[in-house]
Amino acid sequence: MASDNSSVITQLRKMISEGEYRQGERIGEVRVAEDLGVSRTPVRLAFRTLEQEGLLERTGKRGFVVREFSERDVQVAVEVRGVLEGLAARRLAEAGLTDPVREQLEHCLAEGDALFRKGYLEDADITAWSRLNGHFHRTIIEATGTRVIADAIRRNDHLPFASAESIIIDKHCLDGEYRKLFMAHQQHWLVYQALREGEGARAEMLMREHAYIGLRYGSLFGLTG
Amino acid sequence: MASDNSSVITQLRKMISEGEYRQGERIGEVRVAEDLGVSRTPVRLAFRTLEQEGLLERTGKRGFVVREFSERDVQVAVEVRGVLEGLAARRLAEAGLTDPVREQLEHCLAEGDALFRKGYLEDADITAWSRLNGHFHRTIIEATGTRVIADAIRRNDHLPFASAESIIIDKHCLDGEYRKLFMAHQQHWLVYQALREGEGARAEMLMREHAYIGLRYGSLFGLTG
DNA sequence: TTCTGTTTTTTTGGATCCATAAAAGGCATT
DNA sequence: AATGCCTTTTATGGATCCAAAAAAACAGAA
Repeated sequence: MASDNSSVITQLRKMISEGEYRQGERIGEVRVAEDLGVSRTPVRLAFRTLEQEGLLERTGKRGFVVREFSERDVQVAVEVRGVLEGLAARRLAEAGLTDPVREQLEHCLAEGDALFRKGYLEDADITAWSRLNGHFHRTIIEATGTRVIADAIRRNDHLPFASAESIIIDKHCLDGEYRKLFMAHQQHWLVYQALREGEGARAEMLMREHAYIGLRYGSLFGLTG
Repeated sequence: MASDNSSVITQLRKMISEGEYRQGERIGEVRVAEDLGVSRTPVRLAFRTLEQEGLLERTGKRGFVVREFSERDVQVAVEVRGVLEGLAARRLAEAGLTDPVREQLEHCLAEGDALFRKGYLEDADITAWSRLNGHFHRTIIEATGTRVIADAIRRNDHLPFASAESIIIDKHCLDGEYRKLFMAHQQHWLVYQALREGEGARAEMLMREHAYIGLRYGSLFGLTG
């Protein structure tokens, strides 16, 4: 097991996402400590972290409950990601792409083109795409030269997107994995073009729209951990 | 002293904002515990909270340092607030104002009108304005029917805006307290009108612009605590 | 039966203890 | 004098202990 309490945090996140501790359920230090086989101390620390992440909330004077997320919460969380990434894109477009940033984005796009060329995706391709996708987004966010936006996105992304999938995807998703990912890839191209041309407003708008399709892969962006 | 460790958190935030622990400085549990006259336990808990808030960050394997904020960080933090409140305003405009929300906004505006009528502001008036301002913003954010946006704003607002003031205000501020607050009040009117007319895009844009002037009073919005 | 006041239990917050890992400091050798 | 190794110190993570407060259980009276 890891030396600090990060493994407790990770496990708790997972258990909450997977519904092992149900939404709205009161969650006690002792029980969790027993479940995970550790003492109360790392659990207490983890509770503070999870509280800030928004997965737990204090109930009255004492104790925590697993936070409940409505369908609207998830919808808004997606839009929050959209406006934050849109902000990053606009700033980047207005500041102008540096050569290394441009090269990284072009690398992602070229690799993506190669991936979709054969007309279908295998599992390994989807994994590869996830990595490329994460790299593309991270490049833009980090190129803003500040951690503020990345932090805001990361904190927002701790919402239980596992359940988000079941809520959103069933309704809005397109008719196939390939088509969906290919559309995301095409959106990346549009964003890149706008960035390249210094069209800040357009880059922002495109990123905001892109967030909706990106939801499905929120946890794969590499930002959340 | 308070029963839980919230007072430790509050004091630490304050000490960091005020530069008692300098940016980039390594911060140890023992020393802080001694400084505050408590044991290490509440300090350890507070460190986790402050870490999530972005005021502290881990250094290597062990310990925390006070996070450093650049001028750009503060600038971007303001814009983050702007896009988040803009998102709230757009959603609200598109969903339509309910009567109680409309009444609360109109109350803030009427009270504000009264405040500015006499052409100058006393200290008590500024206090009153801060309350009205916070109420106006909170009304819009809470009217979205989800805590997601409010949470994102609150977390973002834990940046040390105390130093933010010294960075931003000296450069961009208008030529007087009265004029600045009056302009903010007028912006509230514009936002209200856009909300009332269901003009989502305009409401969003106005809120984003409003964030720049709102920075000075970030900690008075009542969202930060 | 229901409301209320009391007692018991549970659970959290804070303090302390211990083990361990990182950092610091000293010493020897080249 | 500089570098590498070893010892000492220090700080953190985890476990346990204790006190206090909240919740729950219980008993008695209207």
